[in-house]
Amino acid sequence: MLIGQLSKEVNLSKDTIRFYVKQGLITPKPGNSEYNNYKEYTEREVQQLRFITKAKSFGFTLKEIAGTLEEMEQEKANCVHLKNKALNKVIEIDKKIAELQKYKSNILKEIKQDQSPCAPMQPKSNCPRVLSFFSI
Amino acid sequence: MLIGQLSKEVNLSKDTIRFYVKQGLITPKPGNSEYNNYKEYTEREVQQLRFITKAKSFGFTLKEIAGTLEEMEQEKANCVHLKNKALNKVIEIDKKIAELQKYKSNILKEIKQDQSPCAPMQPKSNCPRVLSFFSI
DNA sequence: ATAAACCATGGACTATAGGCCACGGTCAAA
DNA sequence: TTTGACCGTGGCCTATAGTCCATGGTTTAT
Repeated sequence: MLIGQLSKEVNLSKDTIRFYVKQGLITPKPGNSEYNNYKEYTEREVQQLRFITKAKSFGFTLKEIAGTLEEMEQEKANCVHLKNKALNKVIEIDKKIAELQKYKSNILKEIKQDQSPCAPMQPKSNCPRVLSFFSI
Repeated sequence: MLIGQLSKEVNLSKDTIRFYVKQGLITPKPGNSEYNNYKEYTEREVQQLRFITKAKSFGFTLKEIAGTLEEMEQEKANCVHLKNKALNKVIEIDKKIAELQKYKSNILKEIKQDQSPCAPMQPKSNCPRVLSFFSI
């Protein structure tokens, strides 16, 4: 099938699919015509695009996904390998969460020190809390 | 002072400071020389750069920081306002954490279904778990 | 005077994941 | 045949936060 039909079938834009082709995530074969450069997309590409969508929903980057797809092509991938990749991604996610938690706790700590907000009429440039935030 | 001294004082690279100038986060005045375009950085810029570094450690983006700095210039900022900004950032962080948790739970759910890994010699292309992940 | 350090500016580059546009040829339907 | 949809390609753009490089003039120290 051509890209338009594929786009409808997997619910991705043609531009997105072309982007994946350019990034090497999928590698469709040329069609049979000697008059045009149209690519022929098969059920293989459908499956791969379904895989990409699913992996993205797990938080994998396109680069990571491309790596896995290549391993599948070379028949290197198996359950244990995929599982390890997934567990590594979980570890990575936990790190990101920890970083975000640190941001959050920094903010909350700063807010907690703000026990007595300025009176509404306090001159703003002299507000001790604002100045404190400015590290002055 | 000139940018080299400022760079040392606030422990940021000259390129970073120039970048902030270009982005409009800080607005140093021109120096007094009629022979060059050197900018004059004062204690005001030192304070602002300290603020930027601090706000970044809370997870604020440069754009958000620029907004706050501008409000300080216009004397619009006060404790309540800053506090609300901080609380909004906390809410935003919580959303990001929730998204990451969703990724994580999706992965763990998928792994949990993988109760019986393929035997090491299982033909890889037929491994039911891999095929399942491929949404086949 | 000379060389090195300094300053400023502009532009390209990195990473990520697309989206948009122009252009030109092909294909299908009217 | 004509028109419109389709396809492919290349390049530019978005957002973010810098980093690097080239260029050219200024300042400082020898």
